[in-house]
Amino acid sequence: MNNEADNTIETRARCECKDCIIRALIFEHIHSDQVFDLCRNKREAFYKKGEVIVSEGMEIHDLIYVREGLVKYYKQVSPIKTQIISISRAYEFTSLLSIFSEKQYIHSIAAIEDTRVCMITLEQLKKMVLENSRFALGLLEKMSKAADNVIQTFTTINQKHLRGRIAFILLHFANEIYKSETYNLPVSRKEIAELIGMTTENVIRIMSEFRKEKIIRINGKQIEITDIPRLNLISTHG
Amino acid sequence: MNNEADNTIETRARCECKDCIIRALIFEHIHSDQVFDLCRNKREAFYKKGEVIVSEGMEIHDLIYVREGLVKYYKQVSPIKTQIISISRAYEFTSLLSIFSEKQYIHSIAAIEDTRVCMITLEQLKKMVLENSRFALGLLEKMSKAADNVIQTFTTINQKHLRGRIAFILLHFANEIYKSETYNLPVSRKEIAELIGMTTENVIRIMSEFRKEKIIRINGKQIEITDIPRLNLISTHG
DNA sequence: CGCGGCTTTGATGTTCATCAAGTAAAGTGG
DNA sequence: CCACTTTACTTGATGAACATCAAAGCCGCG
Repeated sequence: MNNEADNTIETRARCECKDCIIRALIFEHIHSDQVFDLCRNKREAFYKKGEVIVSEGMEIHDLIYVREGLVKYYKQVSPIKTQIISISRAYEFTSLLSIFSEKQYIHSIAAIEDTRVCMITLEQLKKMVLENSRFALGLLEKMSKAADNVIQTFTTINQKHLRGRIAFILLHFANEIYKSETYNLPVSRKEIAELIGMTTENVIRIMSEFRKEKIIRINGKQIEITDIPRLNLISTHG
Repeated sequence: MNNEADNTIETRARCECKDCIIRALIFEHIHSDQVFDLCRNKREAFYKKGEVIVSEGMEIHDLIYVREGLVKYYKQVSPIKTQIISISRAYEFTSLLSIFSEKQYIHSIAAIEDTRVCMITLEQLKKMVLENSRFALGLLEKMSKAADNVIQTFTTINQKHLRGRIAFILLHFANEIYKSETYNLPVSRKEIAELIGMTTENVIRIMSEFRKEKIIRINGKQIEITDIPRLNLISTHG
């Protein structure tokens, strides 16, 4: 980062990978020349809210990581039913989930907010793993964490009644995603239903109940949680 | 494996790790001297059916892999409710699940059949990762697969009604675990309930229904699936 | 401006958990 | 080895939780 040949420094100054916050997480153990390599080979892409990034069944060519925005991982479980596996934001590595074990995607990914992603090919990624075992260890940690999160969320939600699920997910958006008790829901009521395993009608019904009980305020997509303790209680108890 | 010094060969002949079938899976990319290392440092343990191997909250010191038997991963989700995350047999690496991301176990592991496990410390494992990046890549693949399996099973079961869940799990034991349509259930009715998210009473009720409909025969713990096509239909449809 | 998708509310029916109660099996201590 | 306790299994009846159906208002978009 200091005592390198000038031309290199200059080249790298133009490489945004060097300082990409993502690097600090997954790529913390990367060598300088690997960063350079990465920078030349990575591709960037932008997706508008609603656009599909990858579809179930497509061949996995790349590691796709979210630099900015919000995406959903989902699966068509029947002709009429979709299951959302996870909603994840930048710096989370849900995208690590099956890229090392499957040839084709077993779920789809779509942007639910405007999203910028970077992609590096699996060959490149594997090359980096083979060349740098500290990087490999970092990947193991990230993948472990990502899987734990998904499994943890599943088991938590499964235990709860519908009111508890809604409470949980509203708090999840407030605490984990937006860090604020006021936010614009990035997903439709239908998508919430697909995420926590219930019907759209009941999502709406229960959100209305919460509104009537003065726990939240609703204005279309905008949610304001006015009684956090109460909502916490409903989430943990039920 | 051939052109090594005699003493080494002799030493290794006494090392069962060398030929442990596990090695062929997770440890396929391991160097000979790493095997020797592994062999000296690994510990073996035996657990009788019902014994707890690790408890939620304990510090994670080791990678524990099942050499023989059957174990369940489970979580106490409330004072009165247990959720079984996964039932896994030898050569499956469910044990990889959170060892790289957590300090303490977030679920417990117990033997549901007599089980023999090997343990190597996390330090040793990490050392092996750092020394041998092909091994690291192997671990990434195994962990990815293990996580996929759990998540896949969860989403599959969640979609189904109770009859479908029972059908699914009975077929799962037949196809994946025992490779036979006749087998002794290693788990109680209660544990099946904890695995597929329903009450014990309904597990029994529906198994009785299947018996009356001549889809299975039941004799205590022994199950014989007599109408596989029918059971498949119930599993996939409902 | 009209069509399709999203949202909302109410009424109805199904699925499933809970409760109750009894039998069988399996472990426990004298 | 037998009385005793506990744990697993089983069936039926009831009610609660939830999905489904139906109908209508809303909004964005071609």
